[in-house]
Amino acid sequence: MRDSRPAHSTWPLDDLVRRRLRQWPQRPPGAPRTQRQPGTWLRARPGVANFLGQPFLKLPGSSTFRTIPDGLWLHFSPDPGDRWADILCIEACGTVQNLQDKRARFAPSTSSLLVVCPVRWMLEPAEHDDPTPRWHLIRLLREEPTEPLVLPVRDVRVLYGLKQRHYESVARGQVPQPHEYFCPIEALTAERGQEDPALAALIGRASAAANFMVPA
DNA sequence: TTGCCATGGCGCATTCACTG
DNA sequence: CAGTGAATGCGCCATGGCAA
Repeated sequence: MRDSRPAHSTWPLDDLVRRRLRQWPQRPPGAPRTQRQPGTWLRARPGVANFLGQPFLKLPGSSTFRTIPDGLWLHFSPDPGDRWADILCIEACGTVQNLQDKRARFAPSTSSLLVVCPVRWMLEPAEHDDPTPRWHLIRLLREEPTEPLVLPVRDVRVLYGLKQRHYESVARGQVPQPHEYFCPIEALTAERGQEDPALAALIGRASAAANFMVPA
């Protein structure tokens, strides 16, 4: 557990980001509330402290090459007969190499991306002050699960946090893919970053609901 | 000379599989 | 079932080429 390292040593960038993201709510800040996109939001990563038993991303037929984002929010469908999940990933990229690796992982593909929710994670409550287990909040499950919930990913959105120099470079010359969003890393490492209106606005646009007109 | 960028490769933490 | 080494995921360092 890297969280137990001595206080005098330097924290890796992504460690700091994960510590901040733990303070974020179950619903991503800025995620629109609309009847057209019903479902349940849950924060899958980072968890309380343990790495074990947290949701992750994988490809069908392979137990390797799984992806473990710094931040992962899941939006579950409400219909037990039509199971899927939308995902919002947050990746802190301290180097260009790291950014290239992450962009490749989330690039559009002809294969299906899956999200795996371990049983242990679904049996645990989402909040300290509410004993309701996650599987009960995920409305597409009618009974307590006894095996991992594997869902196809319907929609992918990724927010990359970049160091200032890299952020400027990307903003100046790169054309983001439709699922890609960028912010300076300070927006993620800041205390109470979940209350930043600019960040909430950006995440608000990282939603399928944001692509529809709101009639007056 | 200096700074930027692309490539190859390595270290660390964690998890898994195997052995006795 | 504990101990140990291999496997896996992730971050980013070291290096060299190139342009300002």
